[in-house]
Amino acid sequence: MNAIAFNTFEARPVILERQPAVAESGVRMNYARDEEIFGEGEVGRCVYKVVSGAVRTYRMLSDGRRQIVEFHTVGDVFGLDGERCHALGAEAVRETTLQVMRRDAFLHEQGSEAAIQALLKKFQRAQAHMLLLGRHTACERVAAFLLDFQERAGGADAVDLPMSRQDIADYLGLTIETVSRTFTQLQAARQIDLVSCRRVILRNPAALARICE
Amino acid sequence: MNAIAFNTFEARPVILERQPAVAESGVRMNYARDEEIFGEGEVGRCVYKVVSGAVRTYRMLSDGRRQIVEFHTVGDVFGLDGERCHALGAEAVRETTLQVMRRDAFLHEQGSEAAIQALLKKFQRAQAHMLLLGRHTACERVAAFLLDFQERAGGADAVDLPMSRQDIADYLGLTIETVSRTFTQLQAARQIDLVSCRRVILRNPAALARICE
DNA sequence: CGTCGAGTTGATTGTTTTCAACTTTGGTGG
DNA sequence: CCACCAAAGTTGAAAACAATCAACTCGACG
Repeated sequence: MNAIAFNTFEARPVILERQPAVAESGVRMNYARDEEIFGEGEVGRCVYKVVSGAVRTYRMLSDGRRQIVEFHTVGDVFGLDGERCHALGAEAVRETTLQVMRRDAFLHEQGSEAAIQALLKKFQRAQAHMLLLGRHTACERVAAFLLDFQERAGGADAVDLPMSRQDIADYLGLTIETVSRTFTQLQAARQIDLVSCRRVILRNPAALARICE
Repeated sequence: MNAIAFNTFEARPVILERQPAVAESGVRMNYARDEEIFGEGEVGRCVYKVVSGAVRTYRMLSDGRRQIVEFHTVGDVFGLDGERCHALGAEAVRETTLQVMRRDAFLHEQGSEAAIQALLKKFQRAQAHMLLLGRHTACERVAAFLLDFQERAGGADAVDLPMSRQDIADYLGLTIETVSRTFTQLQAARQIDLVSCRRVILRNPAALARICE
């Protein structure tokens, strides 16, 4: 319902202004792989909820390094970074459907309680990611990453990663080569199986959890 | 006003329960250097605002590594981590006075707007710290750290650091030796002056900013 | 079947950690 | 006031880890 295809960013706010500011409603929008949802520094009045697919929020550094701040999967809310402008950029990791709400509608009309809970959750996730980046080895980071996505996928041992090695590297603060090598190591240690480069089977989640401590 | 000395943690909730849940009010409490404000996993119903001094929030890993998540200086609010329990521990970096409020009073009665703004700010700080830890050299981290504390101190070139080298190391995800070496390097490069190990003069803040990009 | 992009593997380099010794600082008591 | 002591900080040398540069493989797609 309300699935609106669009191409240019400029069209979006106009469409949204016409929408009723009802609690759980909002427009649904579809994004292609690598399509920009909003840019860094862009003025944003919207909050997004992932209906299907996956989204990365990131920050570019002047020398070209990219830090992926968070991956958002089904059910996650994003777009609350920055007060009037988005501090982060957001792109679809693959084909993605989002539910878009006006930001003030989300923060106030929907009840501040929900907004506070959403913010607390995001804050805690940011802290968890910070702890991961702090002083952990490549192996610990990759293991934690895999367990995170296993949990998001409902706990099954087969995990489908929607993102590329480069995305993973930029999320974990490593290089693509180090991520690749670590996957290979974990496979050699019989803790994972790489069915394909996007599909991982966790053969020994307990051992992975032990790596993360 | 309301300055209550205390020694045991057990006494605190009792005292607080008797306090009126008024907006900007709250009990003031004093803490000695290294004194625990709340522990990791502890049930907490309070939110804290720094009146004077400095606080570190941290998380211990099973192998003894410690990640300092944030330093809180005058005016900062902390204690919102975790929903019922504190996800982080908090300790006074030095002699510190805090204003303590009941958490629900802060989140609701004071107006959800203030709580949302506080949470957004904390969220954004957490993200900034994450970016710093992601893929930055020791030099970039230390430079960013110094500029952060210069800004907190009001922008003067002389910065007094309330915390030890170990605190800085655990905040930046480095070892104490690397932090020390980096300070020495920056001094050799004439970008800082180490008057004493806790007192730094930024001789060339612009150069430091350039290091951070 | 060939091409292009993504991913893997190898060799080397560079940075940070580790381990160890040394120096400075701050507090205490003679 | 000085000497002593413990804690904090600095410096050095060696080792470990991840980054870089480069070659190679794999897989999707025309």
